[in-house]
Amino acid sequence: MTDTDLTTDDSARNIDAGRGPGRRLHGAIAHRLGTDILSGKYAPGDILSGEVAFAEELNVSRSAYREAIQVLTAKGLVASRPKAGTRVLPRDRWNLLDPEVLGWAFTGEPDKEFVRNLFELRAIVEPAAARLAAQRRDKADLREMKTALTAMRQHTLTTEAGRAADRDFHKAILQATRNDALLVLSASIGAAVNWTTVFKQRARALPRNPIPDHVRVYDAIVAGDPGAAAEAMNVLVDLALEDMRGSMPD
Amino acid sequence: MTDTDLTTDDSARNIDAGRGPGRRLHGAIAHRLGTDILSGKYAPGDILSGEVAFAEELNVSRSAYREAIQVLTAKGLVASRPKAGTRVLPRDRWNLLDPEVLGWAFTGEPDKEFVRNLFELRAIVEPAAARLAAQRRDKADLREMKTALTAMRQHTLTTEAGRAADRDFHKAILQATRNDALLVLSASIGAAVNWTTVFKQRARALPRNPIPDHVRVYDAIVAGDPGAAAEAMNVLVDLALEDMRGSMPD
DNA sequence: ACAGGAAATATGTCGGAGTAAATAGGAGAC
DNA sequence: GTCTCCTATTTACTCCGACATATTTCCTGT
Repeated sequence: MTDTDLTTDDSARNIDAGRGPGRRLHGAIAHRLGTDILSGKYAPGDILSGEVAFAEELNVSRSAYREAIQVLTAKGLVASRPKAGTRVLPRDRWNLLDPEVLGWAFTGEPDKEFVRNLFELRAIVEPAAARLAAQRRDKADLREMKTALTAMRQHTLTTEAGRAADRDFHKAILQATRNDALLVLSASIGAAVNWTTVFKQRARALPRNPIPDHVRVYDAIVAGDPGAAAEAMNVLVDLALEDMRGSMPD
Repeated sequence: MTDTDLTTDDSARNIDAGRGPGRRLHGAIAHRLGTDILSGKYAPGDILSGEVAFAEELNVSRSAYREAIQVLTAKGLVASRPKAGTRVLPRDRWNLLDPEVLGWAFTGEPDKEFVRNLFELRAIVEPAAARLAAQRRDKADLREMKTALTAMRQHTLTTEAGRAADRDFHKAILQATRNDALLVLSASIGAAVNWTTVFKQRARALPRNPIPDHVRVYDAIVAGDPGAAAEAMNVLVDLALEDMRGSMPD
Protein backbone atom coordinates (compact mmCIF):
# COMPACT_ATOMS: atom_id res chain seq x y z
CA MET A 1 0.00 0.00 0.00
CA THR A 2 2.72 2.44 0.97
CA ASP A 3 4.78 1.71 -2.13
CA THR A 4 7.88 3.36 -0.72
CA ASP A 5 9.41 4.60 -3.86
CA LEU A 6 9.68 2.71 -7.10
CA THR A 7 10.88 5.84 -8.74
CA THR A 8 8.95 7.29 -11.58
CA ASP A 9 11.51 5.93 -14.00
CA ASP A 10 10.06 3.12 -16.06
CA SER A 11 13.09 0.86 -15.91
CA ALA A 12 13.34 1.20 -12.13
CA ARG A 13 9.84 -0.05 -11.56
CA ASN A 14 10.72 -3.11 -13.57
CA ILE A 15 10.75 -6.24 -11.45
CA ASP A 16 13.73 -7.55 -13.38
CA ALA A 17 15.96 -5.47 -11.14
CA GLY A 18 15.70 -8.12 -8.44
CA ARG A 19 15.94 -11.01 -10.84
CA GLY A 20 18.93 -13.33 -10.67
CA PRO A 21 20.23 -15.46 -13.52
CA GLY A 22 18.38 -18.72 -13.08
CA ARG A 23 15.41 -17.12 -11.37
CA ARG A 24 12.13 -16.93 -13.24
CA LEU A 25 9.91 -13.93 -13.27
CA HIS A 26 7.37 -15.27 -10.81
CA GLY A 27 10.26 -16.26 -8.57
CA ALA A 28 11.49 -12.69 -8.65
CA ILE A 29 8.04 -11.41 -7.75
CA ALA A 30 7.80 -13.89 -4.88
CA HIS A 31 11.24 -12.77 -3.69
CA ARG A 32 10.21 -9.16 -3.83
CA LEU A 33 6.94 -9.64 -2.02
CA GLY A 34 8.52 -12.08 0.42
CA THR A 35 11.23 -9.68 1.47
CA ASP A 36 8.68 -6.88 1.71
CA ILE A 37 6.57 -8.96 4.05
CA LEU A 38 9.48 -10.22 6.14
CA SER A 39 10.89 -6.71 6.43
CA GLY A 40 7.56 -5.45 7.71
CA LYS A 41 6.66 -3.31 4.71
CA TYR A 42 3.45 -5.30 4.62
CA ALA A 43 2.33 -6.13 8.14
CA PRO A 44 0.12 -9.06 9.15
CA GLY A 45 -3.47 -8.19 8.43
CA ASP A 46 -2.61 -5.84 5.59
CA ILE A 47 -4.46 -6.42 2.35
CA LEU A 48 -2.52 -6.32 -0.87
CA SER A 49 -3.93 -4.32 -3.73
CA GLY A 50 -5.98 -6.36 -6.15
CA GLU A 51 -4.39 -8.73 -8.60
CA VAL A 52 -4.93 -6.57 -11.64
CA ALA A 53 -3.72 -3.42 -9.93
CA PHE A 54 -0.65 -4.99 -8.34
CA ALA A 55 0.32 -6.92 -11.44
CA GLU A 56 0.06 -3.76 -13.47
CA GLU A 57 2.10 -1.87 -10.91
CA LEU A 58 4.88 -4.44 -11.22
CA ASN A 59 4.58 -4.52 -15.00
CA VAL A 60 3.94 -8.23 -15.07
CA SER A 61 1.03 -10.32 -16.20
CA ARG A 62 -1.59 -11.54 -13.81
CA SER A 63 -0.45 -15.12 -14.39
CA ALA A 64 3.07 -14.43 -13.19
CA TYR A 65 1.78 -12.44 -10.24
CA ARG A 66 -0.66 -15.17 -9.28
CA GLU A 67 2.02 -17.87 -9.44
CA ALA A 68 4.11 -15.77 -7.09
CA ILE A 69 1.15 -15.46 -4.73
CA GLN A 70 0.75 -19.24 -4.75
CA VAL A 71 4.36 -19.55 -3.64
CA LEU A 72 3.79 -17.15 -0.76
CA THR A 73 0.58 -18.96 0.11
CA ALA A 74 2.43 -22.27 0.17
CA LYS A 75 4.86 -20.78 2.67
CA GLY A 76 2.06 -19.53 4.88
CA LEU A 77 2.78 -15.83 4.36
CA VAL A 78 -0.51 -14.81 2.75
CA ALA A 79 -3.98 -16.16 2.08
CA SER A 80 -6.42 -15.14 -0.64
CA ARG A 81 -10.18 -15.21 -0.70
CA PRO A 82 -12.59 -13.95 -3.33
CA LYS A 83 -13.92 -10.51 -2.59
CA ALA A 84 -11.84 -10.25 0.59
CA GLY A 85 -8.54 -9.99 -1.28
CA THR A 86 -5.09 -11.27 -0.42
CA ARG A 87 -4.06 -10.54 3.12
CA VAL A 88 -0.83 -11.09 5.04
CA LEU A 89 -1.26 -13.84 7.63
CA PRO A 90 -0.25 -13.50 11.30
CA ARG A 91 3.38 -14.24 11.94
CA ASP A 92 2.79 -17.56 13.67
CA ARG A 93 1.43 -18.95 10.43
CA TRP A 94 4.65 -18.20 8.54
CA ASN A 95 6.92 -21.14 7.79
CA LEU A 96 9.93 -19.41 9.27
CA LEU A 97 12.06 -22.53 8.93
CA ASP A 98 11.54 -22.65 5.17
CA PRO A 99 14.98 -22.00 3.66
CA GLU A 100 13.64 -19.44 1.22
CA VAL A 101 11.67 -17.57 3.89
CA LEU A 102 14.74 -17.61 6.07
CA GLY A 103 16.72 -16.10 3.24
CA TRP A 104 14.13 -13.36 2.85
CA ALA A 105 14.32 -12.66 6.57
CA PHE A 106 18.07 -12.14 6.24
CA THR A 107 18.03 -9.67 3.36
CA GLY A 108 18.62 -6.28 4.80
CA GLU A 109 19.12 -5.97 8.53
CA PRO A 110 17.64 -9.06 10.14
CA ASP A 111 15.59 -8.88 13.28
CA LYS A 112 17.83 -9.26 16.35
CA GLU A 113 15.20 -11.10 18.31
CA PHE A 114 14.70 -13.62 15.55
CA VAL A 115 18.43 -14.28 15.29
CA ARG A 116 18.52 -14.89 19.01
CA ASN A 117 15.65 -17.34 18.67
CA LEU A 118 17.40 -19.21 15.89
CA PHE A 119 20.50 -19.54 18.02
CA GLU A 120 18.38 -20.85 20.84
CA LEU A 121 16.96 -23.48 18.51
CA ARG A 122 20.43 -24.31 17.34
CA ALA A 123 21.61 -24.67 20.92
CA ILE A 124 18.84 -27.18 21.47
CA VAL A 125 19.13 -29.22 18.30
CA GLU A 126 22.81 -29.38 17.46
CA PRO A 127 24.13 -30.84 20.72
CA ALA A 128 21.42 -33.49 20.59
CA ALA A 129 22.34 -34.15 16.97
CA ALA A 130 26.00 -34.50 17.90
CA ARG A 131 25.02 -36.99 20.60
CA LEU A 132 23.12 -39.12 18.09
CA ALA A 133 25.88 -38.77 15.52
CA ALA A 134 28.41 -40.12 17.99
CA GLN A 135 26.26 -43.23 18.34
CA ARG A 136 25.38 -43.84 14.73
CA ARG A 137 28.17 -42.48 12.55
CA ASP A 138 29.96 -44.76 10.13
CA LYS A 139 33.25 -44.36 8.34
CA ALA A 140 31.73 -42.44 5.45
CA ASP A 141 30.29 -39.86 7.85
CA LEU A 142 33.62 -39.40 9.58
CA ARG A 143 35.32 -39.02 6.23
CA GLU A 144 32.94 -36.23 5.24
CA MET A 145 33.50 -34.43 8.53
CA LYS A 146 37.26 -34.73 8.18
CA THR A 147 37.13 -33.39 4.64
CA ALA A 148 35.05 -30.43 5.78
CA LEU A 149 37.42 -29.75 8.65
CA THR A 150 40.42 -29.79 6.34
CA ALA A 151 38.66 -27.38 4.01
CA MET A 152 37.88 -25.10 6.95
CA ARG A 153 41.56 -25.01 7.86
CA GLN A 154 42.60 -24.11 4.32
CA HIS A 155 40.06 -21.37 3.58
CA THR A 156 39.20 -19.29 6.61
CA LEU A 157 35.66 -18.22 7.40
CA THR A 158 36.28 -14.94 5.63
CA THR A 159 35.90 -16.76 2.31
CA GLU A 160 32.76 -18.27 0.88
CA ALA A 161 34.58 -21.59 0.50
CA GLY A 162 35.33 -21.57 4.20
CA ARG A 163 31.74 -20.88 5.15
CA ALA A 164 30.62 -23.66 2.82
CA ALA A 165 33.02 -26.02 4.58
CA ASP A 166 31.54 -24.96 7.91
CA ARG A 167 28.05 -25.75 6.65
CA ASP A 168 29.28 -29.07 5.26
CA PHE A 169 30.69 -30.03 8.64
CA HIS A 170 27.43 -29.41 10.43
CA LYS A 171 25.46 -31.07 7.67
CA ALA A 172 27.68 -34.15 7.90
CA ILE A 173 26.86 -34.41 11.59
CA LEU A 174 23.16 -34.15 10.92
CA GLN A 175 23.40 -36.76 8.20
CA ALA A 176 25.14 -39.09 10.64
CA THR A 177 22.08 -38.94 12.89
CA ARG A 178 20.17 -40.94 10.24
CA ASN A 179 17.22 -38.66 10.90
CA ASP A 180 15.59 -36.89 7.94
CA ALA A 181 13.59 -34.58 10.16
CA LEU A 182 16.76 -33.35 11.80
CA LEU A 183 18.45 -33.04 8.44
CA VAL A 184 15.91 -30.62 7.02
CA LEU A 185 16.64 -28.35 9.93
CA SER A 186 20.15 -28.26 8.53
CA ALA A 187 19.06 -25.82 5.84
CA SER A 188 17.64 -23.45 8.42
CA ILE A 189 20.45 -23.78 10.89
CA GLY A 190 23.00 -23.65 8.11
CA ALA A 191 21.56 -20.38 6.91
CA ALA A 192 21.70 -18.94 10.40
CA VAL A 193 25.27 -20.11 10.89
CA ASN A 194 26.29 -18.73 7.56
CA TRP A 195 24.74 -15.36 8.19
CA THR A 196 26.33 -15.24 11.61
CA THR A 197 29.82 -15.80 10.28
CA VAL A 198 29.25 -13.15 7.65
CA PHE A 199 28.07 -10.74 10.28
CA LYS A 200 30.89 -11.63 12.61
CA GLN A 201 33.41 -11.08 9.90
CA ARG A 202 31.88 -7.72 9.16
CA ALA A 203 32.31 -6.55 12.73
CA ARG A 204 35.84 -7.66 13.55
CA ALA A 205 38.41 -9.19 11.28
CA LEU A 206 38.50 -12.65 12.82
CA PRO A 207 37.73 -12.72 16.50
CA ARG A 208 38.57 -16.30 17.28
CA ASN A 209 39.83 -19.44 15.65
CA PRO A 210 36.83 -21.73 15.26
CA ILE A 211 38.88 -24.81 14.36
CA PRO A 212 39.62 -26.13 17.88
CA ASP A 213 35.93 -26.11 18.85
CA HIS A 214 35.06 -28.07 15.75
CA VAL A 215 37.91 -30.50 16.28
CA ARG A 216 36.70 -31.26 19.80
CA VAL A 217 33.29 -32.14 18.43
CA TYR A 218 34.84 -34.23 15.70
CA ASP A 219 37.09 -36.11 18.10
CA ALA A 220 34.19 -36.94 20.40
CA ILE A 221 32.16 -38.26 17.48
CA VAL A 222 35.11 -40.32 16.25
CA ALA A 223 35.52 -41.75 19.75
CA GLY A 224 31.84 -42.59 19.79
CA ASP A 225 31.32 -40.71 23.04
CA PRO A 226 27.77 -39.25 22.94
CA GLY A 227 28.07 -37.21 26.12
CA ALA A 228 31.34 -35.64 25.11
CA ALA A 229 30.04 -34.90 21.62
CA ALA A 230 26.97 -33.16 22.97
CA GLU A 231 29.03 -31.18 25.45
CA ALA A 232 31.59 -30.15 22.84
CA MET A 233 28.87 -29.03 20.48
CA ASN A 234 27.24 -27.17 23.31
CA VAL A 235 30.46 -25.26 23.88
CA LEU A 236 30.77 -24.54 20.17
CA VAL A 237 27.29 -23.07 19.94
CA ASP A 238 27.80 -21.07 23.11
CA LEU A 239 30.99 -19.56 21.76
CA ALA A 240 29.31 -18.72 18.46
CA LEU A 241 26.47 -17.10 20.35
CA GLU A 242 28.93 -15.14 22.41
CA ASP A 243 30.73 -13.96 19.30
CA MET A 244 27.47 -12.86 17.77
CA ARG A 245 26.45 -11.01 20.89
CA GLY A 246 29.78 -9.24 20.88
CA SER A 247 29.40 -8.06 17.32
CA MET A 248 25.77 -7.09 17.58
CA PRO A 249 24.72 -3.68 18.86
CA ASP A 250 22.09 -5.02 21.24
CA MET B 1 -9.94 -38.97 1.76
CA THR B 2 -7.18 -41.06 0.28
CA ASP B 3 -8.84 -41.29 -3.11
CA THR B 4 -6.51 -44.05 -4.18
CA ASP B 5 -8.57 -45.57 -6.91
CA LEU B 6 -9.10 -43.25 -9.86
CA THR B 7 -10.87 -45.87 -11.89
CA THR B 8 -11.06 -45.73 -15.65
CA ASP B 9 -14.38 -43.93 -15.40
CA ASP B 10 -14.21 -40.41 -16.76
CA SER B 11 -15.86 -38.74 -13.79
CA ALA B 12 -13.54 -40.56 -11.40
CA ARG B 13 -10.45 -39.14 -13.00
CA ASN B 14 -11.84 -35.71 -12.30
CA ILE B 15 -9.62 -33.92 -9.83
CA ASP B 16 -12.63 -32.54 -8.00
CA ALA B 17 -12.93 -35.88 -6.25
CA GLY B 18 -10.15 -34.89 -3.89
CA ARG B 19 -11.34 -31.35 -3.50
CA GLY B 20 -12.53 -30.19 -0.10
CA PRO B 21 -14.99 -27.38 0.47
CA GLY B 22 -12.70 -24.40 0.91
CA ARG B 23 -9.96 -25.85 -1.24
CA ARG B 24 -9.35 -24.30 -4.64
CA LEU B 25 -8.71 -26.27 -7.76
CA HIS B 26 -4.97 -25.70 -7.86
CA GLY B 27 -4.85 -26.63 -4.19
CA ALA B 28 -6.53 -29.92 -4.98
CA ILE B 29 -4.02 -30.59 -7.76
CA ALA B 30 -1.13 -29.80 -5.42
CA HIS B 31 -2.63 -32.11 -2.82
CA ARG B 32 -2.96 -34.89 -5.36
CA LEU B 33 0.56 -34.52 -6.74
CA GLY B 34 1.99 -33.98 -3.27
CA THR B 35 0.54 -37.17 -1.88
CA ASP B 36 1.62 -39.05 -5.00
CA ILE B 37 5.18 -37.87 -4.49
CA LEU B 38 5.25 -38.47 -0.74
CA SER B 39 3.77 -41.92 -1.20
CA GLY B 40 6.47 -42.80 -3.67
CA LYS B 41 4.27 -43.00 -6.76
CA TYR B 42 6.66 -40.50 -8.28
CA ALA B 43 10.19 -41.16 -7.08
CA PRO B 44 13.02 -38.60 -6.85
CA GLY B 45 14.50 -38.13 -10.30
CA ASP B 46 11.28 -39.00 -12.09
CA ILE B 47 10.12 -36.56 -14.72
CA LEU B 48 6.46 -35.59 -14.83
CA SER B 49 4.69 -35.60 -18.17
CA GLY B 50 4.61 -32.24 -19.89
CA GLU B 51 2.37 -29.47 -18.65
CA VAL B 52 -0.10 -29.71 -21.50
CA ALA B 53 -0.32 -33.49 -21.32
CA PHE B 54 -0.65 -33.66 -17.53
CA ALA B 55 -3.12 -30.80 -17.35
CA GLU B 56 -5.25 -32.48 -19.98
CA GLU B 57 -5.04 -35.78 -18.13
CA LEU B 58 -6.37 -34.12 -15.00
CA ASN B 59 -9.03 -32.22 -16.96
CA VAL B 60 -7.77 -28.86 -15.76
CA SER B 61 -6.31 -25.86 -17.48
CA ARG B 62 -2.60 -25.38 -17.80
CA SER B 63 -2.77 -22.31 -15.55
CA ALA B 64 -4.26 -24.24 -12.65
CA TYR B 65 -1.74 -27.03 -13.13
CA ARG B 66 1.14 -24.57 -13.20
CA GLU B 67 0.00 -22.86 -10.02
CA ALA B 68 -0.04 -26.26 -8.34
CA ILE B 69 3.48 -26.93 -9.59
CA GLN B 70 4.61 -23.60 -8.14
CA VAL B 71 3.30 -24.73 -4.77
CA LEU B 72 5.22 -27.98 -4.97
CA THR B 73 8.30 -26.08 -6.12
CA ALA B 74 8.00 -23.75 -3.14
CA LYS B 75 8.00 -26.77 -0.85
CA GLY B 76 11.09 -28.20 -2.51
CA LEU B 77 9.38 -31.26 -3.95
CA VAL B 78 9.97 -30.57 -7.64
CA ALA B 79 11.91 -28.26 -9.93
CA SER B 80 11.12 -27.23 -13.48
CA ARG B 81 13.41 -26.21 -16.28
CA PRO B 82 12.55 -25.30 -19.84
CA LYS B 83 12.82 -28.18 -22.25
CA ALA B 84 14.07 -30.49 -19.47
CA GLY B 85 10.66 -30.77 -17.83
CA THR B 86 9.56 -30.96 -14.20
CA ARG B 87 11.41 -33.50 -12.11
CA VAL B 88 11.01 -34.73 -8.56
CA LEU B 89 13.86 -33.49 -6.37
CA PRO B 90 15.91 -35.73 -4.06
CA ARG B 91 14.33 -36.29 -0.68
CA ASP B 92 16.76 -34.12 1.25
CA ARG B 93 15.50 -31.09 -0.63
CA TRP B 94 11.92 -31.63 0.54
CA ASN B 95 10.65 -29.32 3.27
CA LEU B 96 9.50 -32.20 5.41
CA LEU B 97 8.65 -29.88 8.30
CA ASP B 98 6.19 -27.92 6.19
CA PRO B 99 2.77 -28.58 7.73
CA GLU B 100 1.18 -29.32 4.38
CA VAL B 101 3.96 -31.69 3.30
CA LEU B 102 3.69 -33.41 6.65
CA GLY B 103 -0.01 -33.83 6.07
CA TRP B 104 0.67 -35.36 2.67
CA ALA B 105 3.16 -37.73 4.25
CA PHE B 106 0.47 -38.91 6.65
CA THR B 107 -2.25 -39.69 4.10
CA GLY B 108 -2.30 -43.40 3.63
CA GLU B 109 0.11 -45.49 5.65
CA PRO B 110 2.98 -43.24 6.74
CA ASP B 111 6.55 -44.38 6.66
CA LYS B 112 7.50 -46.01 9.98
CA GLU B 113 11.02 -44.73 9.85
CA PHE B 114 9.86 -41.18 9.31
CA VAL B 115 7.48 -41.36 12.26
CA ARG B 116 10.32 -42.59 14.42
CA ASN B 117 12.44 -39.67 13.27
CA LEU B 118 9.71 -37.20 14.10
CA PHE B 119 9.42 -38.62 17.59
CA GLU B 120 13.16 -38.33 18.00
CA LEU B 121 12.95 -34.67 17.02
CA ARG B 122 10.07 -34.21 19.42
CA ALA B 123 12.07 -35.85 22.19
CA ILE B 124 14.80 -33.30 21.55
CA VAL B 125 12.75 -30.15 21.18
CA GLU B 126 9.85 -30.48 23.59
CA PRO B 127 11.76 -31.04 26.83
CA ALA B 128 13.99 -28.10 25.98
CA ALA B 129 10.89 -26.05 25.22
CA ALA B 130 9.35 -27.03 28.55
CA ARG B 131 12.56 -25.94 30.27
CA LEU B 132 12.38 -22.51 28.64
CA ALA B 133 8.67 -22.25 29.28
CA ALA B 134 9.23 -22.83 33.00
CA GLN B 135 11.56 -19.85 33.01
CA ARG B 136 9.57 -17.43 30.88
CA ARG B 137 5.87 -18.23 31.27
CA ASP B 138 3.49 -15.58 32.48
CA LYS B 139 0.00 -15.85 33.90
CA ALA B 140 -1.65 -15.79 30.47
CA ASP B 141 0.44 -18.79 29.37
CA LEU B 142 -0.48 -20.74 32.46
CA ARG B 143 -4.13 -19.92 31.93
CA GLU B 144 -4.02 -21.30 28.39
CA MET B 145 -2.34 -24.48 29.56
CA LYS B 146 -4.89 -24.93 32.32
CA THR B 147 -7.75 -24.41 29.89
CA ALA B 148 -6.29 -26.98 27.52
CA LEU B 149 -5.82 -29.45 30.36
CA THR B 150 -9.40 -29.05 31.49
CA ALA B 151 -10.60 -29.62 27.95
CA MET B 152 -8.43 -32.73 27.72
CA ARG B 153 -10.07 -34.09 30.84
CA GLN B 154 -13.56 -33.48 29.47
CA HIS B 155 -13.15 -34.90 25.99
CA THR B 156 -10.82 -37.89 25.81
CA LEU B 157 -8.27 -38.34 23.09
CA THR B 158 -10.73 -40.46 21.14
CA THR B 159 -12.53 -37.27 20.11
CA GLU B 160 -11.29 -34.57 17.80
CA ALA B 161 -11.96 -31.98 20.51
CA GLY B 162 -9.69 -33.90 22.85
CA ARG B 163 -6.88 -34.08 20.32
CA ALA B 164 -7.28 -30.36 19.65
CA ALA B 165 -6.92 -29.72 23.38
CA ASP B 166 -3.76 -31.83 23.41
CA ARG B 167 -2.33 -29.75 20.57
CA ASP B 168 -3.36 -26.57 22.37
CA PHE B 169 -1.51 -27.64 25.50
CA HIS B 170 1.73 -28.25 23.66
CA LYS B 171 1.29 -25.09 21.63
CA ALA B 172 0.79 -23.07 24.81
CA ILE B 173 4.10 -24.40 26.11
CA LEU B 174 5.87 -23.44 22.92
CA GLN B 175 4.32 -19.99 22.99
CA ALA B 176 5.57 -19.54 26.53
CA THR B 177 9.14 -20.00 25.28
CA ARG B 178 8.85 -16.65 23.50
CA ASN B 179 10.64 -18.22 20.56
CA ASP B 180 9.07 -18.00 17.11
CA ALA B 181 11.44 -20.53 15.63
CA LEU B 182 10.38 -23.07 18.21
CA LEU B 183 6.76 -22.20 17.69
CA VAL B 184 6.73 -23.01 14.00
CA LEU B 185 7.94 -26.47 14.87
CA SER B 186 4.70 -26.74 16.80
CA ALA B 187 2.76 -27.19 13.59
CA SER B 188 4.98 -30.09 12.57
CA ILE B 189 5.18 -31.69 15.96
CA GLY B 190 1.52 -31.07 16.60
CA ALA B 191 0.65 -32.87 13.40
CA ALA B 192 2.83 -35.80 14.40
CA VAL B 193 1.31 -35.92 17.86
CA ASN B 194 -2.17 -35.76 16.45
CA TRP B 195 -1.55 -38.53 13.99
CA THR B 196 -0.01 -40.63 16.71
CA THR B 197 -3.05 -40.36 18.95
CA VAL B 198 -5.25 -41.26 16.00
CA PHE B 199 -3.10 -44.27 15.28
CA LYS B 200 -2.93 -45.24 18.94
CA GLN B 201 -6.66 -45.04 19.22
CA ARG B 202 -7.01 -47.23 16.17
CA ALA B 203 -4.88 -49.98 17.68
CA ARG B 204 -6.24 -50.23 21.19
CA ALA B 205 -9.17 -48.49 22.75
CA LEU B 206 -7.26 -46.24 25.13
CA PRO B 207 -4.01 -47.71 26.36
CA ARG B 208 -3.20 -45.21 29.06
CA ASN B 209 -4.50 -42.10 30.70
CA PRO B 210 -2.37 -39.23 29.37
CA ILE B 211 -3.62 -36.68 31.88
CA PRO B 212 -1.18 -37.37 34.77
CA ASP B 213 1.85 -36.96 32.48
CA HIS B 214 0.55 -33.64 31.26
CA VAL B 215 -0.26 -32.48 34.74
CA ARG B 216 3.29 -33.18 35.90
CA VAL B 217 4.63 -30.99 33.10
CA TYR B 218 2.11 -28.31 33.91
CA ASP B 219 2.91 -28.34 37.62
CA ALA B 220 6.63 -28.01 36.98
CA ILE B 221 6.05 -25.06 34.65
CA VAL B 222 3.77 -23.41 37.20
CA ALA B 223 6.43 -23.92 39.85
CA GLY B 224 9.00 -22.34 37.53
CA ASP B 225 11.28 -25.34 37.86
CA PRO B 226 13.10 -25.72 34.50
CA GLY B 227 14.80 -29.00 35.30
CA ALA B 228 11.63 -30.66 36.54
CA ALA B 229 9.67 -29.37 33.54
CA ALA B 230 12.22 -30.76 31.11
CA GLU B 231 12.29 -34.09 32.89
CA ALA B 232 8.51 -34.34 33.08
CA MET B 233 8.20 -33.58 29.39
CA ASN B 234 10.89 -36.10 28.68
CA VAL B 235 8.86 -38.75 30.46
CA LEU B 236 5.74 -37.72 28.59
CA VAL B 237 7.40 -38.05 25.20
CA ASP B 238 8.98 -41.35 26.16
CA LEU B 239 5.63 -42.77 27.17
CA ALA B 240 4.04 -41.55 23.96
CA LEU B 241 6.84 -43.16 21.99
CA GLU B 242 6.36 -46.37 23.91
CA ASP B 243 2.65 -46.35 23.21
CA MET B 244 3.28 -45.82 19.54
CA ARG B 245 5.83 -48.61 19.41
CA GLY B 246 3.31 -50.91 21.06
CA SER B 247 0.66 -50.15 18.47
CA MET B 248 2.92 -50.24 15.47
CA PRO B 249 3.75 -53.50 13.70
CA ASP B 250 7.46 -52.88 13.53
C1' DA C 1 35.79 -37.06 -34.81
C1' DC C 2 34.81 -32.65 -33.21
C1' DA C 3 32.80 -28.00 -33.09
C1' DG C 4 29.37 -24.92 -34.18
C1' DG C 5 24.82 -23.75 -35.33
C1' DA C 6 19.92 -24.65 -36.51
C1' DA C 7 15.68 -26.77 -35.25
C1' DA C 8 12.62 -28.86 -32.07
C1' DT C 9 10.35 -28.93 -27.63
C1' DA C 10 8.98 -27.85 -23.20
C1' DT C 11 8.53 -24.35 -19.80
C1' DG C 12 7.76 -19.32 -19.16
C1' DT C 13 4.94 -15.16 -19.93
C1' DC C 14 1.15 -12.70 -21.57
C1' DG C 15 -3.73 -10.63 -22.05
C1' DG C 16 -8.43 -11.40 -21.96
C1' DA C 17 -12.95 -13.59 -21.05
C1' DG C 18 -16.07 -15.79 -18.24
C1' DT C 19 -17.29 -18.14 -13.54
C1' DA C 20 -17.95 -18.47 -8.70
C1' DA C 21 -17.82 -16.70 -4.08
C1' DA C 22 -18.20 -13.42 -0.39
C1' DT C 23 -19.05 -9.08 1.32
C1' DA C 24 -21.70 -4.74 1.40
C1' DG C 25 -25.74 -2.49 0.93
C1' DG C 26 -30.59 -2.01 0.42
C1' DA C 27 -35.47 -3.68 0.62
C1' DG C 28 -38.89 -5.54 3.30
C1' DA C 29 -41.03 -7.53 7.57
C1' DC C 30 -41.75 -7.31 12.42
C1' DG D 1 -36.11 1.26 14.82
C1' DT D 2 -34.08 -3.21 14.42
C1' DC D 3 -33.53 -7.35 12.23
C1' DT D 4 -33.59 -10.57 8.35
C1' DC D 5 -33.20 -11.67 3.74
C1' DC D 6 -32.12 -10.73 -0.85
C1' DT D 7 -29.61 -8.52 -4.54
C1' DA D 8 -25.67 -6.54 -6.55
C1' DT D 9 -20.97 -5.56 -6.90
C1' DT D 10 -16.37 -6.58 -6.20
C1' DT D 11 -12.70 -9.75 -6.24
C1' DA D 12 -10.34 -13.80 -6.75
C1' DC D 13 -10.60 -18.20 -9.48
C1' DT D 14 -10.46 -20.73 -13.74
C1' DC D 15 -9.91 -21.28 -18.42
C1' DC D 16 -8.14 -20.33 -23.06
C1' DG D 17 -4.94 -19.46 -26.89
C1' DA D 18 -0.99 -17.25 -28.28
C1' DC D 19 3.76 -15.85 -28.20
C1' DA D 20 8.49 -15.66 -25.98
C1' DT D 21 12.39 -17.85 -24.10
C1' DA D 22 15.52 -21.18 -22.78
C1' DT D 23 17.64 -25.91 -23.48
C1' DT D 24 18.48 -29.78 -25.49
C1' DT D 25 19.14 -32.41 -29.58
C1' DC D 26 20.83 -33.23 -33.71
C1' DC D 27 22.54 -32.10 -37.95
C1' DT D 28 25.86 -29.95 -40.75
C1' DG D 29 30.38 -28.55 -42.05
C1' DT D 30 35.14 -28.60 -41.36
